[in-house]
Amino acid sequence: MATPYNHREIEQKWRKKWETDPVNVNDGKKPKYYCLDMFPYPSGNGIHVGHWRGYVISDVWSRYKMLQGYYLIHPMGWDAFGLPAENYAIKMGVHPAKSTAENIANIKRQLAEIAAIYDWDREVNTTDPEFYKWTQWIFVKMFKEGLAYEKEMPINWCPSCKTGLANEEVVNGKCERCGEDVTKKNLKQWMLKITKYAERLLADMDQLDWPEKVKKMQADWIGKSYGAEVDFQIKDRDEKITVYTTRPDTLYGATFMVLAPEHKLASKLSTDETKEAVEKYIYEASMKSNVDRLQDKEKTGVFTGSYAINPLNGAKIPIWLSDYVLADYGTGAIMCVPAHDDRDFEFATKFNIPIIQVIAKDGKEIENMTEAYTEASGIVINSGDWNGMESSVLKKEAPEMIEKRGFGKKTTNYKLRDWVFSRQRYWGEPIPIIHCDECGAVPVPEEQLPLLLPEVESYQPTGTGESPLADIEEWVNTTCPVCGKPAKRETNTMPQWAGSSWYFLRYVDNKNSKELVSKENAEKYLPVDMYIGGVEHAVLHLLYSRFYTKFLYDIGVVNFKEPFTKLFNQGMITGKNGIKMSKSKGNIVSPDELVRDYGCDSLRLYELFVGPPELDSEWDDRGIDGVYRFMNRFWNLVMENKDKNAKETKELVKIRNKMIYDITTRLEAFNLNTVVSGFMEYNNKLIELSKKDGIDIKTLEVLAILIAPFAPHMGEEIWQQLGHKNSVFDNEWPSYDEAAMKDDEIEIAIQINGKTRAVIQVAADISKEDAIAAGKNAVAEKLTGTIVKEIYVPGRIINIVQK
RNA sequence: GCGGAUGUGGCGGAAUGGCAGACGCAUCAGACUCAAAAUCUGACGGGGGUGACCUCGUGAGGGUUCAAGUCCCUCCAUCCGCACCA
Repeated sequence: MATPYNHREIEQKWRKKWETDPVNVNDGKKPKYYCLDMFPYPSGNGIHVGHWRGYVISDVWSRYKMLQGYYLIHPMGWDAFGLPAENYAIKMGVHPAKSTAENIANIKRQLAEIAAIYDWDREVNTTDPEFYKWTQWIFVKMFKEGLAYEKEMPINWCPSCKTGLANEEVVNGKCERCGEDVTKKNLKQWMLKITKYAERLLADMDQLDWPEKVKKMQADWIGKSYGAEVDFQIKDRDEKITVYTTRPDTLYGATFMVLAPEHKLASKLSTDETKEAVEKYIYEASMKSNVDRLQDKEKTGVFTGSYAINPLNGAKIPIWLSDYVLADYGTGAIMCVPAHDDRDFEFATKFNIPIIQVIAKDGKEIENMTEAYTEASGIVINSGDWNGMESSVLKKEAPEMIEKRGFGKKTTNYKLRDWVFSRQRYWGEPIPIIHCDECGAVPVPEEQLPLLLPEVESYQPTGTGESPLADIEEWVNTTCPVCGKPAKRETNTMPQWAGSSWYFLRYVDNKNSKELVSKENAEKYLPVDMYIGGVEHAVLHLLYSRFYTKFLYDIGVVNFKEPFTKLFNQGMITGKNGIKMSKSKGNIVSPDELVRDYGCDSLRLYELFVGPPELDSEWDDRGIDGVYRFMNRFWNLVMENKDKNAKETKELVKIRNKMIYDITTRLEAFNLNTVVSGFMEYNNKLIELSKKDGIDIKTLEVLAILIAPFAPHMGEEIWQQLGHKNSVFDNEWPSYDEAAMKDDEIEIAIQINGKTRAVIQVAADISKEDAIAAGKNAVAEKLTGTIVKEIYVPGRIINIVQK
């Protein structure tokens, strides 16, 4: 009887061996492959089987690439600044630096259980001054390029986290982090001009091998639209209001105008009669939170008492205020065409404003409009010299026509807003700026970076709009680097996304004290070839990273414009009934016991086997028994055959080649769950075969190499048991020979009218005529009608159609 | 409201338009065992038939095709994203 498979002994043995004898070696000749995991923030909860999945997927892919002859960049690090780490520290009542270090140690221990082939020499930590020196350096560069600027304005404010937030961090009016309703707060903020890159962020997505879903989410977030800005003269005043519209073709149908309550002309437009109502409306709008404003189903508004003149026909149209118009998009003012816009229609109906139809489907005017006609196709009517045109054509031509007539211009708009970059929190990179009364905002000189985050007694957020750093007088008070006079430091810190926006660059040169990354290493090892992580960062981290990379390209730090060539989003592992694993739900499955009882390799295989990697999967502990049984049968197959010296029969050659083909194509297609089932299938077939002739050594060797990326310990052990001294990863991924895969005999299903009636065995090279004849013969007694058609699909099916 | 994904046995899931349910879990039966566990063998969508077989069946309803889980149309359900962006 062969030695039973002892996962504990075997896995420990190889763990030790890999430590002293790494298998991923850079000989300077191999091409590089950079496979990256989204780095974790060091949560106090550690990692569960859901986190495992992503790491296993990337490790399998990495090891596969290694076997294909690449030198692997497969690093790991810590996204340790920011709200999650700080909130955890506050909850536990310890300093974030301490809790972060502890959590990192714990997760590092857990990660070791995955046996991923991380290169820990490349480790980075965003809270390490040698790292955030460069996070600050990038900010200084952006400041110098005019991309970082200060602005006072009402921003998104989370009352629970007590800090300002970026637009991207507000989800359905709630804080992305804690779920609290986001309010507005007027604060002087550092902003990053990501909008300058809107067009490039949109256009360069073409090159990316990313899931369409993520590309679309980014495109929608950037939100490009084409249209025109149109100037409306205010009646009896020497002022104009500019509106933005994507439907200039409907200009003749504008029957009113709406300004955002925050519009700079809003209160100036009121008359003696309307003044009180207008002021009240503006005040009430300013008090509403995002959530309130979103939840208001019914339109509200107030008439200012003033009128605008339609530049096309001189029509007098009332100017209203309403909070359904956003102050910070377009010009904060719109022309309203109730006949052709749902929102304007609703507003006009409520406030009895006339509706003029200017586009008619099939040229016919609608008698009593009950809803807006919003399609941009139809014949233009009621529109002076535009009458009779096709509206879709006019829509395209109108901006230029308006521009030529001198009351507006063709324009493009984006939904993307600049990035609110200041956080009123302690646990982040200090923004390296000094405020001087004489010189204004001055960056900390580059040679003085890093600007260290000072030790502080009370790191809790203050909620006043100031960061806890503001209390440290000896830190705040400094001198101006330009004029030398007393000056004050900026006390806000950077958002948690600052470090993660560029960390992937640092892995390839993490000890460089002179540069963010050397040109040489950047060219040799970057960009990232494969990036694996959850979809939750689609418009956060992934957008910010692209922005940073483009900026660093522009200032010559890197020579590529996109950081992540290929992206894969793994699905989430959930608890029973698709409920997200969380501590509060009490449904977290820890990998620790599973590794102990079944071994790392079994858990790795099961993580893949649960379901398609891109879809969410429900975790069921019982399923792991199946892969564990497979592992044992697989092991026994090898052990029972390794010393038999079985002959390499034609059948074995065939099955070996088919196996290589199937595993490789499924792996290439990222169908990792079917790779595992493929191993099971071939294992079952080989067990059958081994009962007859035994399995030849070559096939057993191929088994060891194929399984190695998935179950690395077992791959190594089998390779050694087969008598080899080197690592299984010193091999090349096996190739297959299509000719050797061919069967001599094939099965063909014989159908009558599409229903299978028999299955016959024929020679693989049978002619069409012979095949059909054999097929008919097999179902002769059922061929009772007149045959009208015979379909022959070589190697698959014969369908005889009879009446 | 708009956009996307998903829907297949008791369960997780397989199927370049070509024999639906691979592979695995659970269950049942048998072998081994004093017994149990482990392991091995077999059965395992519904209905019918002693039987070789017949018949229905991939969320619902239509359609295209010799042939549809797969393509087209109309719905339904679940999940996700966006949401007054003019």
